[in-house]
Amino acid sequence: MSTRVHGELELAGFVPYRLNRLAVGVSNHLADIYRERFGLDVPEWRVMATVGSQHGCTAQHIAESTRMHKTRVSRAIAHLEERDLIERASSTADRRAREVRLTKAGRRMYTDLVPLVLERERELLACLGKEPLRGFLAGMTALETFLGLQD
Amino acid sequence: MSTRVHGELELAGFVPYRLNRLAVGVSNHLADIYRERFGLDVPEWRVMATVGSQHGCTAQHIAESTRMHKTRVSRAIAHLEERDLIERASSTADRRAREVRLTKAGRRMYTDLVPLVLERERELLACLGKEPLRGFLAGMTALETFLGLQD
DNA sequence: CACAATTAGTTGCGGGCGCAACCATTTTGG
DNA sequence: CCAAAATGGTTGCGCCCGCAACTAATTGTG
Repeated sequence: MSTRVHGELELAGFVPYRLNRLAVGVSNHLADIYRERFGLDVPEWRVMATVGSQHGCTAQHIAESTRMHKTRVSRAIAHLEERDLIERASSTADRRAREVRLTKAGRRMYTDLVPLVLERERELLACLGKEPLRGFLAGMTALETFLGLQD
Repeated sequence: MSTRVHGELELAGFVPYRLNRLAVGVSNHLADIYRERFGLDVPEWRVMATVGSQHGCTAQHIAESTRMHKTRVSRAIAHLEERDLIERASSTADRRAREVRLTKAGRRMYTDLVPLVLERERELLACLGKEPLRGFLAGMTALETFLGLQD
């Protein structure tokens, strides 16, 4: 571990900075797939992932489970609807909410996309050994808990 | 580790997503200090940290060592100069570049700020045990290497 | 039952960011 | 030695984001 002189800071070894850089790096690594090949940006990808793994969900639900701001979700949904990847039905008992669903084309994209993305994740994590991976994930979980980010 | 059904994805357990959320969380945790108490945003904080730990450096150098886009650096420097926290001298042999330095006030902020930030980092990492911390950092390093983010 | 408070979702606005283009200077190489 | 390429840095532009304000529908309360 890096030694650190009191009162001096070197950004390169500073964990919050490294963590941010790493998250950006991993995100870009993934974006190669969903952006270049499917024309999705991050919010759109997250909406696709969320809608695809459930049957009918509301924008509200998407916002909660992705932790994105509701306006970001609203705009992502609008884009995806324009591209006919998802559709909305103002069906339920609550006539404020609108049920969001994948269209045929959206479902097709989802089933093409998800395995590629999961493979990328697997391939990324493979650069850690099995045991170190466990340690790394445990660390992430502990930090998440400490910061109150759980589930 | 979470079991994962082939072809299905749950965002909450997806490492790239978790990593991004964690980085944002950690960043906000720190921002409490440098934003609320010192009125700095992320790019400004990074510039302060970089300039403060070296004696005279160029915008180019800051951009490289923080991995920020040069326009982002340029604008952060402009803001900090307006607030008289840093100053620029178009000194060196190369008359395109300008040497960036902390002013008296900037130096004062730096020496107040850095210990607080380092303390926050220490306090954050303390929620991992000593051994798990080592594992977590090793994991980060491995991922950085894999993605070519080194130093 | 009516009226206030809440909730789902959208939109105008201001701010920050990256891209590309630009200016000024320095380096390269013919 | 000069023209072309490269480099440090700034700026105009368009895009995305979050905040706050808004509409519409629902729930709670007297």
